[in-house]
Amino acid sequence: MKNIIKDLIRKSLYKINKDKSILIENIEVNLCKDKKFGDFSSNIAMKYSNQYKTNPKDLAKEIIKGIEKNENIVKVEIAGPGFINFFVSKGSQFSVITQILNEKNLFGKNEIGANLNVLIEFVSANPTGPLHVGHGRGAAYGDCLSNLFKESGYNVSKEYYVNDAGKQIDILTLSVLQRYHQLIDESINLDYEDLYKGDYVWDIAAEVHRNNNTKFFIKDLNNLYNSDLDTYILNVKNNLSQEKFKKIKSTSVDFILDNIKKTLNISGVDFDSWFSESTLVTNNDLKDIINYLNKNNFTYEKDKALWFKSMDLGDEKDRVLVKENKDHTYLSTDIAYHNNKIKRKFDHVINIWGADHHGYIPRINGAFNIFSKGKSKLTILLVQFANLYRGKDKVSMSTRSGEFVTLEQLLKEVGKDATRFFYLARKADQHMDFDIELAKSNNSNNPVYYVQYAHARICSIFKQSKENNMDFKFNKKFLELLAEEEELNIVKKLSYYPEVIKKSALRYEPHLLTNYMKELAQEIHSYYNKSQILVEDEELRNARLSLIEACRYVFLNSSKIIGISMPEKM
RNA sequence: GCGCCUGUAGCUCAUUUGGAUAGAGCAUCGGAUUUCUAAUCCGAGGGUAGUAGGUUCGAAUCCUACCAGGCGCGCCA
Repeated sequence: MKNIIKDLIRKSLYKINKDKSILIENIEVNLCKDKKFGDFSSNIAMKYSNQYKTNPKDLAKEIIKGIEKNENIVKVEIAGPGFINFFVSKGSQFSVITQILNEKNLFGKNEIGANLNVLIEFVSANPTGPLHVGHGRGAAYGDCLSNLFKESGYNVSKEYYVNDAGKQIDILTLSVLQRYHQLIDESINLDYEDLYKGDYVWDIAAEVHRNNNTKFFIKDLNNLYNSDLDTYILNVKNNLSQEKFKKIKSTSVDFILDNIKKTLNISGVDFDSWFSESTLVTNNDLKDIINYLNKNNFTYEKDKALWFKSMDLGDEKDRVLVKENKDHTYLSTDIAYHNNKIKRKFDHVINIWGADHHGYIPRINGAFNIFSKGKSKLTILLVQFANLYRGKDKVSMSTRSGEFVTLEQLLKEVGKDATRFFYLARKADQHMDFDIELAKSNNSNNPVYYVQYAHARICSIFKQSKENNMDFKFNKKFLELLAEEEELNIVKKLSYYPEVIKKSALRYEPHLLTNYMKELAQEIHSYYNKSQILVEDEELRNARLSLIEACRYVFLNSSKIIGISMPEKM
């Protein structure tokens, strides 16, 4: 309908002045909030009155004069400072019900991403501990975005980048070794700063011990200690042997990854691929990009380290790729990783990061452009951390100290549906406060129940209709009988649905969809309280059933995208 | 100090990328079930959109300055 109106305006404008014709993309038509302004309105006259050297109202009059007759449009009028308001015929409004009942699960799909491959990388938490509530937000966001892209026709691959190389993992390994030693000999006291202290470290140590007994025991572990962590790690590696250290390392990483996968599974998030950082080192991808950068003058040596000239690419300073001790930095493998993404020929590469990584964007963007040469587009989306509260007390979150609420705990306390909906109900780049007490103590406060209840009510009506031999029969002609204000509101809302999907996908904003669901639910609850659906009049009854059946499909389709269940009974 | 993000009702957030009278939920107060589920509905109160300027037909939205908060500024990841 919107497009029909846009086209009518375009044609009218063309009549007025052929030379200055305006592209259809520049014509805005919006749904009206207030029905006294009609169904759709356009601001075109106000926007372009300057260009046409006239005032908005006169231009609006001219445009209206030139608008062709159309069976769907009942009335066109000027209002306010120059809005052109369109009143649409009932029949054309109700056609969306027929459309939904025909398309069913396909209603809302669009093709803006047809033939485009998109890679969306998210969560990618270091395998040094369980996922916490911050990761949960990124997980829900990335997963929902993927669904929105799929609904919009893209080929989507979801990937988790596993940082299984580097210093943090060595520190984890060391932490496990310490606990392992303490398990064997309680008199050993090895509580050093900078090591991971969560209970899960004990669990890993116990598993190592169960499977290997004292195989990894170092008698004088205490003597290997050095306040410089790198030295300490090196000492342990040399004493234990590189191979044994690696064994503990992979056991630890596997243990934690299993736990992460389990938690994601509970969240309803699954990945198409798990990309291991260490493979970039073993398969020469890392060497290749460093050679390439060297050859093409993107690097230099200083203080025995190799530097990346990221300043030339918009970063605030240059960054180290290879450290003085010849270890590679996280950045260097990350560049190799992004080059790998480009080699896999994705049209669009999307990264979802925690907002604390925002300073990292310029250097990755710069590197990405070097390798993609315009063939692939990179978008980095930031997710703000969720501040967790227990009542009024802010819960401090530190992976190191082990004092944090895990995502698994949150899911257990609040439930998958509520957790996902809550995470997605606000803009990703907005800070959010999550009060566990509130979420726990009063479930009805949670909007997800409100939406689910609306759906359950619809299902209940259909159940009732069958029990009373009032089986639903669809007939397009009956729709004309819908005349209640609530019915018209709902129909309008339904026609807006495909646009919400498009908009949420293009703007990376799933909260638009959760908002929409809340609004539709609200319309339905109002309607339900005001009007009886299962009335004696068979035609009116079926018209009303058609309407709520259409709503039911929209709830089903949208809940699938958000990743929550839609129970038929509550 | 520099950079990025944010500031909307007592609280948590929206506001369809610049539109018409800034809206919901929670909380407070008052109403609604002999009728499809009261996890619901209807109504009331509650606002200098951080502050001050600017841009234009029109600003919560864009620009500038200031104020407040968050994050970042490693040869950590």
